[in-house]
Amino acid sequence: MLRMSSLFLRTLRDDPSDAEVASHRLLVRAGYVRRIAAGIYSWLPLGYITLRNIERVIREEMDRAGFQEVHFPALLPKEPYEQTNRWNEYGPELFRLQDRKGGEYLLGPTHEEMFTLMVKGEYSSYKDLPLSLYQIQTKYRDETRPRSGIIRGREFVMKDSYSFDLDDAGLEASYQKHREAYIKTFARLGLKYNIVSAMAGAMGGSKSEEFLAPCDTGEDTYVLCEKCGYAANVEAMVTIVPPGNPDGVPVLEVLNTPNTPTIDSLVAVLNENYGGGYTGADTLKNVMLVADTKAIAVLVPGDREVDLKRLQANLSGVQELRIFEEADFAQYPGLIKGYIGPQDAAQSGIRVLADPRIAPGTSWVTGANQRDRHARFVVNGRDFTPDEYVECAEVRAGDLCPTCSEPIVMDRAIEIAHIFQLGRKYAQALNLSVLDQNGKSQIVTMGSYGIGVSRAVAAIAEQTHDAIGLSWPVEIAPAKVHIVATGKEDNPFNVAEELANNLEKSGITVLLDDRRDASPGVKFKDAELIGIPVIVVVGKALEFGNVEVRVRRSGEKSEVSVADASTFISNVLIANS
RNA sequence: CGGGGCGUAGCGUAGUGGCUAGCGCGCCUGCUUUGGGAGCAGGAGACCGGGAGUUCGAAUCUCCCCGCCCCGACCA
Repeated sequence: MLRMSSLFLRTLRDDPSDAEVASHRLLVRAGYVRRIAAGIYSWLPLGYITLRNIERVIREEMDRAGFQEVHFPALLPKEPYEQTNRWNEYGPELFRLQDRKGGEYLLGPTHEEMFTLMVKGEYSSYKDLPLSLYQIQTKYRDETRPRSGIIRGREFVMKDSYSFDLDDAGLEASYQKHREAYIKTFARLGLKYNIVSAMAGAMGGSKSEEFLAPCDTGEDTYVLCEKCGYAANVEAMVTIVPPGNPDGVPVLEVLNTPNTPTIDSLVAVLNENYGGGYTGADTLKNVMLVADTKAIAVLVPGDREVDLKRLQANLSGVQELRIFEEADFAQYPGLIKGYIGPQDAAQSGIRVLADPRIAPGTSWVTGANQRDRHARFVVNGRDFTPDEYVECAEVRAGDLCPTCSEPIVMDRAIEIAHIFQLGRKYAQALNLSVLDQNGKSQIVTMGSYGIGVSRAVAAIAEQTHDAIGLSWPVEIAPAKVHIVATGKEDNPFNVAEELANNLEKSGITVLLDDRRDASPGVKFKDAELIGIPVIVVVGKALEFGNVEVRVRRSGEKSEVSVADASTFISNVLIANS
């Protein structure tokens, strides 16, 4: 039993000045966490209990699925990470340090190497597979900008699992098993989420999905089709390719379009001088970028911007992308800013990437590569040919769903889990192989499955808080019942004490506010701020032999007799789980 | 790393060259109070982020450094 009289807790009346998002603000005010440095937090008793409750739920579901828990150090030697080249690839985000002898170490940002080597050390036969191992460990990433309190820290707790299989079918099965275990886990954690298709990203691998918990303060934007349920990270959103019909399109015509360096100014001139009905969507924007020192041209419809994140996510092997600057234009005198078209790209040797909307056979108005000139009836496949199609135009609410063609909506969310099929990248690099039925050596294929554990505390706080405080789901609340004793007589305190004991005996955890010196107002405010799901007030109603039972989330209040209180409360808890 | 904001007691803050750095919350003592962040009285707590400088005099002005927050870039 937790007692307010002795609990290591000081709630704050004012919002801390360095906290912006609700989860951060409330977790600090309610005395769950304290900031130590940017993106680094300490957990106080209430917060630590909550964090461990989340760990417990995750652990139970992982174990139930047959995965086995192991534990690795956070402090790791660099050698395995050199073998996979991540000592270099991970860049400045990796916390690196030296021991007294000058040996180089890192604080693990993720543990693929360790898991792979652990399995390699023990197993060497296909008969040992499939295998899934997991750990719950503190991870370290020197984020360029930690933000939003607990949501993006430099030190955080993560559950990561890895599956090991002989072949693709096995990997798919392990992947589905994890996916199902995650669905059960998040249901128990009381999180609302969407499973969206995602990019495998720099980790390599193929299939990848994210579990995104919708909330305004989330960092990820995703699209959702309310009709068919299609959901995708904006980076992974697939565009419907429009039909192209080049038949009957007149030959390319160069137009005189003075002072039209922008799409808006171009559309105005087109409508004035060259027939009406033109919109930005009829024009083709030729955006010049530099991809790792090489100039590239990117084609998108004139009414859309290039989404650099999407482009980068869909371009393999490009580390750095930036837009053209004056100095870059100076190196390509053939490129006239505001009047660029893809027609001459082949001879200039610049690689041309096109958004799928710029489909073969479609006809566009675009730059004529001469100052104050544009060209119309520019047909893809006839007048220019992109080197490659890549998803790169910005995604908008109302764009059409790739599976059912209904308009999609967009929302923000916190990424609470990411699962993907890693494939053989790490097994290959570290030579994890087993003998198959024919005695032949086979590289193992792996899956990787992470849950942000400390982040889940914040995500749940974000989704469940209200104007007056936190409001935890029953399963993870630091206690299930918060009993407030009021008044100056001994009686309410004795009754509260007895009720608390009864509940604890039946396995219901209690936070008892047994402070004799705090006013009722203070106790109520604290209870609401702390956010335990059921608040029981032992005070005035005792006159009639009753206590008051309040449901934190709904605000619903009932009076029940002291004798019936335990039973009533456990029913309320069940009803609210 | 670019842009913006900020650093004064545990928390929130006032104080733009001049007495002993002010207030609220919290904390301690006493009395009163006990159903919505109580009242009165007394008290403790601040190398004003750090360093250097300007000045008779610096929380306040100048320079450098450090740290924190927000937007962007970045981010299994």
